[in-house]
Amino acid sequence: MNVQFKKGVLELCVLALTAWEDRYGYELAVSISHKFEVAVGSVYPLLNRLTLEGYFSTYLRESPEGPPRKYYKLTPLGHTHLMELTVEWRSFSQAVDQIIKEGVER
Amino acid sequence: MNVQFKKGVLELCVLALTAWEDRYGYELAVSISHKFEVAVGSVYPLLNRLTLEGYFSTYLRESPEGPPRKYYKLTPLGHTHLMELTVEWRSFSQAVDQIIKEGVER
DNA sequence: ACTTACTATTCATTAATGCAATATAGGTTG
DNA sequence: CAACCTATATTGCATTAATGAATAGTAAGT
Repeated sequence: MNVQFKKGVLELCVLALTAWEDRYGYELAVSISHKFEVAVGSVYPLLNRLTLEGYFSTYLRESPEGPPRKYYKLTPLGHTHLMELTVEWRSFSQAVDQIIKEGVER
Repeated sequence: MNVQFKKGVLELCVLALTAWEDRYGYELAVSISHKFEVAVGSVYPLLNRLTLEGYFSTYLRESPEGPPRKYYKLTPLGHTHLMELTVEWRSFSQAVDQIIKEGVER
């Protein structure tokens, strides 16, 4: 899988996955890597950045089988940001599909 | 438009647009920027890299209204690369759409 | 002459990811 | 008991791509 494609989209993915329930970092990394390859070392710095930017608040809970889990909860600002990113992603990916169609499938 | 979304995708776009006809750099930059914002300063270095990597051959032609144009012609290797990138893009963008659906639209 | 549109090049800056190393807790196996 | 594996979080370094600005040259219009 092309490494570059993921830039910026990983952000959209973690925001989307926390829209309805709080999640912890490792869980997010595993969830996403079911769809496309992603390293845990890519997810944590991202979560920290998004928290610093005010899109997440966090809290700790014990895990039944390991160190305590750090849960990420979307803030109202985070919700807004998620919606904006989703809209941008849709229009961007449609533009790319169109270029492929015009170029490749003619 | 989110800058990060474009990473790697610009490469796919210029390859796709040269699949059926040779194009010159400025033309590519303008074509793509009809769909989403892109700086000419992003396109030329990209074209040079792709040429170095063997995906393009180039030739010059006079322009009816300006300096000579440098045309980019897809090599067989370039065609192969385009097909691979297209497949990767489709599976990637579908994966992202699915994550959005699971997360946001539940 | 001056400006604007067309076309190509180059460089410093910014920003995100991958990978590897580190750490800690709990369970499993030799 | 020691070694090891899984779950979980953190951090630093190398890699890589897009941007914006500066540079430059041609042709056409005022």
